[in-house]
Amino acid sequence: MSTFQAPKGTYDLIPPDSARFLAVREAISAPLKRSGYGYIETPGFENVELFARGVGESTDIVTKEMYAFETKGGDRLALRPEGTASVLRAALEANLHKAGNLPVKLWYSGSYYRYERPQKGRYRHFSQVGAEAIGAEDPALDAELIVLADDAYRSLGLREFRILLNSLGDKECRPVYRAALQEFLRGLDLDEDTLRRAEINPLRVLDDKREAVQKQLADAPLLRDYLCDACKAYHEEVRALLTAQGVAYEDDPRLVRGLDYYTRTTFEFVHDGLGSQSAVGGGGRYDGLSEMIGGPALPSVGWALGVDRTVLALEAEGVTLELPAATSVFAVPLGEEARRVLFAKVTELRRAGIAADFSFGSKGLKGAMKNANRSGARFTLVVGERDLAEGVAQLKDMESGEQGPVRLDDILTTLQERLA
RNA sequence: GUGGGUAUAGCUCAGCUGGUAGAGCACCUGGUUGUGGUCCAGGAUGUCGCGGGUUCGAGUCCCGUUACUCACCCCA
Repeated sequence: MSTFQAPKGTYDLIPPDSARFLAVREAISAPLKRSGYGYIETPGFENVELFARGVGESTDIVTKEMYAFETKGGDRLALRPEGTASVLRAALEANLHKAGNLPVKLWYSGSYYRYERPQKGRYRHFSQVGAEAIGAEDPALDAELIVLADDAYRSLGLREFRILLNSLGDKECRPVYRAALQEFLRGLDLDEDTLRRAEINPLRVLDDKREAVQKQLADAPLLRDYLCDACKAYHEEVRALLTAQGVAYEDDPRLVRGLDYYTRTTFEFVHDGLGSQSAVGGGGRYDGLSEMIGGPALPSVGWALGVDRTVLALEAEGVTLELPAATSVFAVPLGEEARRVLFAKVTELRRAGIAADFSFGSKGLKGAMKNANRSGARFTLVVGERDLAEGVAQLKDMESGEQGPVRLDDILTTLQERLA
C-alpha cells in the first residue's frame, strides 16, 4: 500500500489476470485482421467539438460524461469517450476515402474515458476493440461486421450472449416516426427528465429500463411500422444474410442506442450474466456522421466491443481461456561459475524462441525450485559444480519429476525436441 | 446526479445481547548439507478504513467522514 490508489472508477491490470485481458483483445481483433481491416490508432484526446457534433449534443455522453478540459494554449479538448468519431475524423484527414477503394475498413483497440458513477462493468477508464467500414452502403457490409463480432465471441468460448437487431430508419422515414412517437410520449405520465428527453431525443425513451416507464410504452408506435421501402428492403437483406451465415439474432424493435449518429442497422450484443451493464458490444450504421463533422457523404457502419465486459462475461460463464505457460524452461544455477554458464544458456534458448527464465538473487536450491514450479515451466535446468565438471546440466521434467543429465552443448536441441 | 450495502491478516471472510482479535487459503522455517508440486511438524502476520461520542471497558452501540461496491440513470 502506498499513499495513493488508482483513481475512482479505474483499476490496474496485473498478472496473472492481465494475460486474459490481452488474450481477449487478441481474439476480438483476429477475425478483423483476416477480413481486410487495417489497424488504426488515433490520439487519446480530440477537439471537444468533434464529439459534441459527432456523438450528439443531447446525449448523456456529451452533456454529462465527457472529460473535457482546456489546454494552456486555449484549445478545448476532451478525452475520447468512444472511437467512431475519431476514426472517421482521421480517415477523412488522411483522405483515405479518396484512394478509390471504398469501403475503407479499419480496426482499433484502446482506452476510452467517461465520467460516470462506477459500477460492475462500468468504469471511467475502459477498453474497447472496434471496427469501422467507411464509405459503402451495402447490407453485406453490415452483416459482415456482425458475423465478425459473433465469430470473435465464439472463438473465446462465449455462448450465452444474444444479438439484438433493429433498424432506426433514415432521414426519410425517421422524422415521421419521431413525430409520431413524440406525440404518443406527450400523453404519458413521465418524470421531468424523461419528458425533456422525449422532446430532444424521443427514441431513447424507448430504452428506459424502469418498469413503470416500460409499462406505459406497451402501446408506443414502433419504428418498424414506419420504415420507408428502401430501409425496409435494406434491413430485410441484412437479416437474410445473417441467417444464411448461421448467426442467430433477435429482432428488438425497441433497441435504440445512446449515440445520435446511428441510422438504419443498429445492433447490440448483450450478456445476461453481467448484471446491470449487460451490453458487451454494440454498433450500427452511421450514414450521416461524415457530413455532421464536415466531410463528404460517406455511408458507414461499425461496432465496438468492450474488453472489460467481455472478460466479465467469460467469468460469468465460467469460461477459462487456455493460455500457454509464460515460461517453458526455468534455469537454476548453483554457484558463480554455474551462474555464468546457465545465464548464457538462457540467453541462447530465448534467442532460439524458447520462453526461458532464470533464478535471480541468492536463494537456495529449494527456494529456486519453488520459483521454478510457480513459473509454470515444463522443464527445469539445474547446474552445479559437479555438473560443470562433467559438462552437463540436470534436466528435470516438472510434471513427471524425472531428471537426467544432458550435455551442455545439446541443451538447445534437446529442449526443442521435448517441447515440440 | 439519486438510492442501498460493505469496510477485521497478503486473499476470502467469521467474530452473538459490548469483556484479552480468529479460521481457511497464501506466506516463512524444518523434515531433505543438490530439488518444486503432495505429505508431516512448527512459525510470523493486524492503527479491526479514518475522526469523534457513549461506557469502568468499543471490532461490536451512536454521530460524522472517506473509500469500495451494487442498483437507478447511461452505455462497451
